[in-house]
Amino acid sequence: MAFIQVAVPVPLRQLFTYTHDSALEAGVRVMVPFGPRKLVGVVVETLRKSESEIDNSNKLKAIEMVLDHQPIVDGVLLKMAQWLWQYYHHAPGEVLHAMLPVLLRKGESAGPTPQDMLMLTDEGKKTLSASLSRAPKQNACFTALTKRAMLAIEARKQFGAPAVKALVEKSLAVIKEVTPEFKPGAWLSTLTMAEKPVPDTEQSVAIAALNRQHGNFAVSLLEGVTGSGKTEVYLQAIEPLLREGKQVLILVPEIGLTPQTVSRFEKRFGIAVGVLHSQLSDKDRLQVWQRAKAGELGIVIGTRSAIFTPLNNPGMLIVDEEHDESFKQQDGLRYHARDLAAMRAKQHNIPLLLGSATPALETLNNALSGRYAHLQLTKRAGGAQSTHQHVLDARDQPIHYGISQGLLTIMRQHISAGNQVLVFVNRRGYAPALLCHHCGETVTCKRCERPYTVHKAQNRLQCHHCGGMRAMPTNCEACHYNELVTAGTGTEQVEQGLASLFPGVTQVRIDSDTVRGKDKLHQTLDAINRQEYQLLVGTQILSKGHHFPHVTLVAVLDCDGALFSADFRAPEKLAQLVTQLAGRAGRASKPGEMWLQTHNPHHPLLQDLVHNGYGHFARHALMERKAASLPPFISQFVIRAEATDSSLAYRFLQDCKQVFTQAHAIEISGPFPCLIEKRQGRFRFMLVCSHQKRAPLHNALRLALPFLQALPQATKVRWSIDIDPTDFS
DNA sequence: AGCACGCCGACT
DNA sequence: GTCGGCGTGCTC
Repeated sequence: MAFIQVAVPVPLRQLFTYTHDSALEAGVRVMVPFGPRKLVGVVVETLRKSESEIDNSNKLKAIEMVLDHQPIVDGVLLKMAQWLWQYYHHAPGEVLHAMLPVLLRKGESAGPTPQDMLMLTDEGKKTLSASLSRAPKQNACFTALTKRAMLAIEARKQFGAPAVKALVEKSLAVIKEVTPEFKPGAWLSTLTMAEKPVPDTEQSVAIAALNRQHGNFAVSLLEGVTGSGKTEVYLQAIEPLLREGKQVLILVPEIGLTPQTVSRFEKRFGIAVGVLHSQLSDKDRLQVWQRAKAGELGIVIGTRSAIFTPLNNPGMLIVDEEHDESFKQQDGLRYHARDLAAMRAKQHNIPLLLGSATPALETLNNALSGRYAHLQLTKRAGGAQSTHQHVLDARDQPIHYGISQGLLTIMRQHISAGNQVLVFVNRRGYAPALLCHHCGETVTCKRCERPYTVHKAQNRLQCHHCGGMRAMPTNCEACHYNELVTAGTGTEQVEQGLASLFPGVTQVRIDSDTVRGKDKLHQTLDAINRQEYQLLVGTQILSKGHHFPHVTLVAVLDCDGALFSADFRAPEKLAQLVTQLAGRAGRASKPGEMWLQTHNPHHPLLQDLVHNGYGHFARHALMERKAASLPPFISQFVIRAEATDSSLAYRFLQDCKQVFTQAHAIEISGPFPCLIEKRQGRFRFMLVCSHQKRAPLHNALRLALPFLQALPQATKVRWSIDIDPTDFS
């Protein structure tokens, strides 16, 4: 009789012990009885203990079924799982659940799934293609099949369904279900090296440094200004690894995953690239997972959760645009894929490469302190000039639709020169508030107690916190006066304003309201680069991944919000956004300029950013963080609590604070309301806990957790722990 | 998280 | 008399 520790998918911070007649390998899935239900769990270890050493061993249940012959979670991934549930103080079962493709969570077979293959029949093999000379599509398909069998869906896509059907009806071909065999290193047979550009001096230095790291754990920050050729460094750094049959996993931000990025890798190496993103079907996701695990894919590119992709023979991990916020999961298991990548690279004993034009302060600090290798690319390829940045003083100027007179003059110059102008607004909708001209009362969402955003095109109000909609009111709810006016400016209003300020100039708005879905976004961006529009208005979306070679002016309408935010990371985020935007405009022959409109033109952060660039700004910001004892110089975690009854959530956090102050010497501030105080009818509070050193902080939390769980409100309040928080909303 | 058990209100 | 509301408690 063996005792097996199983991670069961429930939000409980513990493993469950089951019995089985023999030992089981860690990483194997099992079906177990759990209360009245049956759940799919993952074996974590077989205890090397006898019956007498286990308390109440008579009460243990037996494993119902073993689902895998081979472990589906390998040693390194299991180590990652353990690290995750310890570091993020999360339930083991939920961690392993989050790491697996949906179909495997449900208990589906992990082996390759049979697929419809189109192949020639014996009769077909004897037939000459000449007999099909009057049916070119069928002929082409037939010729392809003489070389090798094809996936039926592939054949239909390539030659058309009727051609395939005809061949089958003529008994020349047949469709059979075949279970594919994955071969490790299968891609080596098609691996080719397309012609590559000669790297400049800085790129060569970086590539050489990365080549020396092969086969060892090392983290490098590749700090390269936009257009300096970071991707080329990735390509040349992984080339020798691919030749050796090693796999490379590349993480990219949520919106940054463009078909162009993928095809650049495919074209260079002539191999299929596994792609993982949020809108993939469960079946496709499992397929990529299986092929990567079997070692059939040389390159896997994906967003945050791709860090969990199993690899047969890993050679390097890359995190592109490592500063991007989408690498941190913001609900459930709140892991940071960049930190997890470092952990994984260490386990595999392979290098990790972090690339960004605007590195996160955490990463930059590690590079400056020597923990990470620091590789820099300071020159734009082809000697292109970087966009010149200026501060625009909007004080005492007339402002039309959020645009000051001075900015308008600059815009006119660029427009009449026939160039494109990009106007960045960080708010979608028409206006961030609607208020009464008589009594000043704002129209607010009852559930969130926040002003509604005005969406004029739909003639509706939308709450940007809960998504709630309502019709546009005509009268003030407080005084019934019938003159309601908008306050502030959103993309919709800027778009409308620009239409009247620049009549006849073609214009397009890019925000999550106008570009629903990836395809629409890519179509719009292509149209922009074909110069179908001269004026572009949009939000954050514009700062990710795309280049606008015809844009010569970037106007940022409101910087003031970020300068005085309660979130200490707001200036860093603004600086990254502005720098990314600046890097996307202009080209070698037409350098661009950027104007930051503000009512605080002398603000030191803005001045530093504009005159000395992100690199200088970030180094200075790090010094300020150190002086103020803020991350990354201290360690933090946040306990968040929300409830419909505000006092319940507040009291829970007060009691949490008590637990800590009684037993542990960590610094606690709060409870205070979250930056978004109320969301979906729930009041939200947080407790910020910090300490100079990570270990004592985590220790305190580990010891306190059982007491927190036992607090009277713990079952009535929705609460969660956020380790190394990046967002205080 | 589920799911069962349990103890009080408006219905055939 | 019962259907069903969701509070409380447990899950190897």
